[in-house]
Amino acid sequence: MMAGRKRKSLALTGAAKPLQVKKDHKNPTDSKVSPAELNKDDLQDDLPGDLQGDLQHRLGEEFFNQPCISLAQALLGKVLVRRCADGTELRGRIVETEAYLGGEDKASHSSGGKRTKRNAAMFMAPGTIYVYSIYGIYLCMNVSSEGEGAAVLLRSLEPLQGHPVMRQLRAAKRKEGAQQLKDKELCNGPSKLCQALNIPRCFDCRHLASDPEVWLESEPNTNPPEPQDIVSAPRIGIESHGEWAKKPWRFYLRGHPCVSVVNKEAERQSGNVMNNLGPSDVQSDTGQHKVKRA
DNA sequence: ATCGGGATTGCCT
DNA sequence: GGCAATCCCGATG
Repeated sequence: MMAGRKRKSLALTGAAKPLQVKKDHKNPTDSKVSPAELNKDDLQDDLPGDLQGDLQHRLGEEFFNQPCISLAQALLGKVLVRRCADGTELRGRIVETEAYLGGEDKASHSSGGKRTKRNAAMFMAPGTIYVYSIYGIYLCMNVSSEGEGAAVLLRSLEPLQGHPVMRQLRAAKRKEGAQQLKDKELCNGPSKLCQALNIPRCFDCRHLASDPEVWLESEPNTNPPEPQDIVSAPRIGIESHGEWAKKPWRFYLRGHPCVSVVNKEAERQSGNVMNNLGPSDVQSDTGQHKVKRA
């Protein structure tokens, strides 16, 4: 199956390696793109033929059917693809996630098994998209996992394809005349990535394994990140939830420039992601168990 | 019917 | 690093 395929380590996971796309991938220099050029620039025929063929690697239902924390880590390095109405495809590599369990996880929208119209997608089949609005003005995108009410929040992407469109979408709601966003600023936050990839609220409850407009891919010839390349840190923006705010269930690629918030303390403590996760965290995260702390 | 807060962001000092 | 923006959802009466 894999025989004959040259395996290549994941680009960009090393701290020393800055934003750098595949060598044979034309990285559009989009610093001065006029609106008229946008469509032409972002059609997928911009990609070399071989790469274009290789990118047909949609992840199926089975990928999503794993425990929440496990899925949160497995999503790192995977590519989120958004096919727009005009055929333009936007791509971004996932570099930061957070696991939100059901049940006991007080920070989760599904805490205590609470099920509402808003969070219904969290209880649907693994791979279902959960989009919710926050602060009245922003959206966040999650992927449901195995486990009652559990889902993974996508926090940051490394833009791979469609930079000009992403920049246009992101600039639309920013102050006129503001400095142009750098590539690494296009998708480095949960609501930023929804803007940049044009993920609307109506994508809520759709499924990543079957939707024609949005899906996930594995990068061909690319290994998943090594455990030591994954940092685990407390989740962001949930300070009010006491003990549960301390759970190290945010995961990101060490040294990656597109991570939204770097946690140096967590990076010191965890040379390896497993150091931070208690055994019970790793084995079972359905929220049914008691998490023991040393 | 009303009220309070939020898994964030961008601009300001 | 602080804080306003902004509105929908869910809880309560």
